[in-house]
Amino acid sequence: MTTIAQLSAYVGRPVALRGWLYGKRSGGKVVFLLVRDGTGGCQCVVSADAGAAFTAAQALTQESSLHIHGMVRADERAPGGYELEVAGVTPVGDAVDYPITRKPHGVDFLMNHRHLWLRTPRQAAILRVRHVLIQAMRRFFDERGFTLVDTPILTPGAAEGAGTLFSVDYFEDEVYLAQTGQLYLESAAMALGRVYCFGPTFRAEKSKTRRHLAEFWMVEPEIAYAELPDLVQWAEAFIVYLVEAALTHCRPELALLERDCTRLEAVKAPFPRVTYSEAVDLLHSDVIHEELQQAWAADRRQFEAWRARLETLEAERATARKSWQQEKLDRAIHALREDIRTLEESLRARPHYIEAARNFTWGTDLGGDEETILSRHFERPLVITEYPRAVKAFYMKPHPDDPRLVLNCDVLAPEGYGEIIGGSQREEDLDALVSRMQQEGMDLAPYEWYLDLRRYGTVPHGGFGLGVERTVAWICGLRHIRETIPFPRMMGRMTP
RNA sequence: UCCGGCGUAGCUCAAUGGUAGAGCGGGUGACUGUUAAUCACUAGGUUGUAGGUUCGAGCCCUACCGCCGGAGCCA
Repeated sequence: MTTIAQLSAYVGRPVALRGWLYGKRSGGKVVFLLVRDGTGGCQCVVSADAGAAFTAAQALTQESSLHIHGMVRADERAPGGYELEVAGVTPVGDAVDYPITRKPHGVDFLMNHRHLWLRTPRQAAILRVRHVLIQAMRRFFDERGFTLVDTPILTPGAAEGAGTLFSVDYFEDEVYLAQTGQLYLESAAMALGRVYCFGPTFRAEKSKTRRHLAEFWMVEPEIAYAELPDLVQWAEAFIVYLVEAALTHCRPELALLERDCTRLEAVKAPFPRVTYSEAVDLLHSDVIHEELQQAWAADRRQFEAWRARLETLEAERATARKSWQQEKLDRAIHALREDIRTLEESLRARPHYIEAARNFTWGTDLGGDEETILSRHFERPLVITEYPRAVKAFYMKPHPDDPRLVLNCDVLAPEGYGEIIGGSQREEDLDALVSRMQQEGMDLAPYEWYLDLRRYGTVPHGGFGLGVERTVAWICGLRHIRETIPFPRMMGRMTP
């Protein structure tokens, strides 16, 4: 048995394939079967002189499974350059009225058929990139002396902020699905030095945006004897490693996804770094203001250009004779209308957007808009450190020179993909940690075990978490995070 | 929770308040190399639901339901 990926090595020789029919075209005395087998796609040519195979080929429907054999040959007319001259084809499982056609579908329809949508080349490519990236994440830590430590999914309480957790009935007690493994990892780091966890995490936030999932995967390293500058270096090296892995192993997939790889090739250490306070100054600066004004003007020109283009297309549509021309124009018009609507909405909000940057007040958390402005300014992954203590979690270590700040670091992906890493140096001093928790009104009892880490041989340490799906979305250049995970769990969607 | 957009054939979408349409997909047929093939014919509808305005509603108004994505929150 041969796979489609290997075909180029079998030119002029007979092979047998097993797969599925994803498309079919026919001339009078010839049928073209488009077969995929998980490794790639191949055009299989069945001519009328193939006898029984020709009749069988004519009867095959989209997404039926089959065995097929014949001679491999190189042909310029074949997509991919190679095709199979079929000698025989045997149906395995039939497929009647397969719902996903080779024409465009809406999001809702595709999400309801996610179990079948995965079969399309684009979705399969994304899953392969996800696999390669997850492999790279594990290898990065494995090769650097980290030990994988699995942290519990059922946990008694919130690590940072309540109200965003899913509750579960646990033998008549209320417990929660974990939103981080961090506190447990800190324990493990005191045992093993360098550790990481990799697993699903759950957030009950009522967010319906292209960046949010209710269930997503996170990889979290935790490192003993590490301080903030060490963490930033680790985060930087990690991201560079992931991008390299994608560029090395996923070129065909990225090409299929039409990803602009030059943007990824520019991802090299060191990343631009700013402190939170510098970021706020930047938001207030004339440089940024000017950039935003120019972007606004450019978008307005784009808007006018698109409007003019739309009018041209509509005029062409009105006079188009052939139905295939009309169809083609309809698709172009539809896509353009959607782009125009999105841009129009963005333009409407623009004055407020620009003013919000200018009026951003020190002490509040950076919002999505501010993140986008900053990451567009640098056009590479951006490290922002030392946020106000008030907007961050209790376990973060305050800045030794300015107690209003904490020693944390976030990494923003470029191109508007948002925060992909959040991390910090942890408070390792028992008294400081206890008083901070008391200030926050926290009940210490459930955290006694966590405080023990500070009672017995405490050391400076820290770590961070990287969101797998946001990283996949960024590296693949996807518009929406829902395509980065096989079966997304989002607000209001549970099936399939 | 708030704001905005959408809901018409299996799918993607059209339709000045005036007889509900096209393409794809399905079916039948034609075509010896197709590239989301093409061409001809054909079947397919309670326009999300319930009210209201009107001589007349897919279109206007109200409420509800569903979907989309933006804010807040976050990776």
